[in-house]
Amino acid sequence: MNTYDQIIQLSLERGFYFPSSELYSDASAGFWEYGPNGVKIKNKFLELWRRELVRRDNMLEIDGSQIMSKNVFMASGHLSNFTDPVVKCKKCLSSFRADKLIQEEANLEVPERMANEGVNELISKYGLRCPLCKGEFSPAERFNMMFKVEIGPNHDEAYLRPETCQSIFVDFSRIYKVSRGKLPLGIAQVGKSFRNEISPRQGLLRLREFYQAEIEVFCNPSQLDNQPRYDEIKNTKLRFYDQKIIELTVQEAIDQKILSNQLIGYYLALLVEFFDKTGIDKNRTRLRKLSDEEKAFYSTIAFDFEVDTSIGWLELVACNYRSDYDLKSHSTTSKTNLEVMDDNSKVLPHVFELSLGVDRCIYSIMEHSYFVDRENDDRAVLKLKPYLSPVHAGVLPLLRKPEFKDKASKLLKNIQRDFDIFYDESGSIGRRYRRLEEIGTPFAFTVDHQTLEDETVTVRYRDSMQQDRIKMSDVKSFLYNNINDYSS
RNA sequence: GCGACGGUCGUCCAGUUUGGUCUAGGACAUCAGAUUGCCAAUCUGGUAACCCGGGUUCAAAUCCCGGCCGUCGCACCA
Repeated sequence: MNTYDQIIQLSLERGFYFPSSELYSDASAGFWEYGPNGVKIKNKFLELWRRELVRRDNMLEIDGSQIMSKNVFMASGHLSNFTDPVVKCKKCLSSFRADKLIQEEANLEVPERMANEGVNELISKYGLRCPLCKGEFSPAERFNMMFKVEIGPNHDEAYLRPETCQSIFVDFSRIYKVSRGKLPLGIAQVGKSFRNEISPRQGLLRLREFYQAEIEVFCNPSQLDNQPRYDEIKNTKLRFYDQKIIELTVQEAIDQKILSNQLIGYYLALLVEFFDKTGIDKNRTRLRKLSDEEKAFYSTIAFDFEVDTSIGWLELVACNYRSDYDLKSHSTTSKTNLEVMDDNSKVLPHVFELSLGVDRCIYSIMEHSYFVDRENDDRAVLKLKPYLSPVHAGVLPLLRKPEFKDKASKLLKNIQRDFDIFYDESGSIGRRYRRLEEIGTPFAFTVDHQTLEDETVTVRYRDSMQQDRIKMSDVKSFLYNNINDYSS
């Protein structure tokens, strides 16, 4: 069994995540739910993201609507760029992207957003037939990747957002004013986005409803090489991929023109330093510059932060320099001036974004943390960072006798409001340790015979399986010190 | 969306070829009890499943049709 299957199995067995609506047979693909352990690791991951990016750089966090008006997506370009013309073969029912089909079969450059009528014309003009069975095509239809919703009794047209960042752009002007912002300014948001994928696959890796944690950095395009606190990160090493991996400091990458300015370098460095603390193996990550064909329609410079997994390289974060694409088009569509004052001059800010796929990160962290200990009965251990572990510690009475249970529940009561603690008195002590380490619990406190004499407990460490004794009264500070240890 | 293959306790698998003995079996996990008392021990007992809908048949986990889901390939992937 490969690692991907092991993680799926662990997730199902231990309640990290599982398919949505699975009780019913009409449940469709691409929707998954986080169970109790999954929610805990997700929340802790997002707290780490806030710590290492949002708070570190004094960003502002908002929480926008998931349903947004049609005009938002007219302006953003999603209504025209997010729909593909599709034709179906009447005979074998295969469907094709019409623009690609015409391009290949008739050797014509066809714009993606060509109207259906244009597509139909070209198909009949060149007498195109199904490449698989030579059948005739039905008229072109649009496949829109956005979920359309209707609002109120008049069925007003609106959409579920396909990326969280549109509310950041739409809200930018107000946020900038009310928070007395200064460029460069990061605005962050965590939330659900929705895309009607044609064929979602592979659990958390390709979903129709998924979490994004996005950061939009608004900046003055004339100040990109005047980045505050640049010195903090100029020697941070980044791993670039172009045929092979090249490790360079931010400054070296700028000198070699791989990065075009300090601002991009600064935020890529923050991102990389953040991922260092997630437990994802740095040596299995890379920054890949996207070619013009791969880039999103709004992007002028694009890097993907990717991680190597058992099923190949996976894109975790899309880093796009969106220039003034969004603010300009929202400004035009809404007929509102979105310029702001910076250094006594009016400027329409440019945007650099770090768009992170939360669900993929959770999967990657689990996979990179999964460890089978060949020297100890092949025990399965999730070597999560203590601050990301769903359960911080176990509290275990060695024996199921009243005097042990009393001490244990006293300890539990003392710490369970500050930490995620699992109390377990069933089964042998070894079995209980194994259950805890399988979900990544870094510490276990065992109430044993000696506890009754001197009020100390055993601390057992997940990775080394070693044990120490500490005073019961010191357990809380032990946890504060060890759970909050972010030095990697 | 197309094609191939698959879907049975929480998990993994047997049973489907050749319909009946399947009142669906095992392993691991889980629960209760006994025993032990610091690393998945042992014993006893329990809970727990044929993806959904329709059809063929005296009889369907097994055969047929449709749907859903999964894996892989093609296509798609802001």
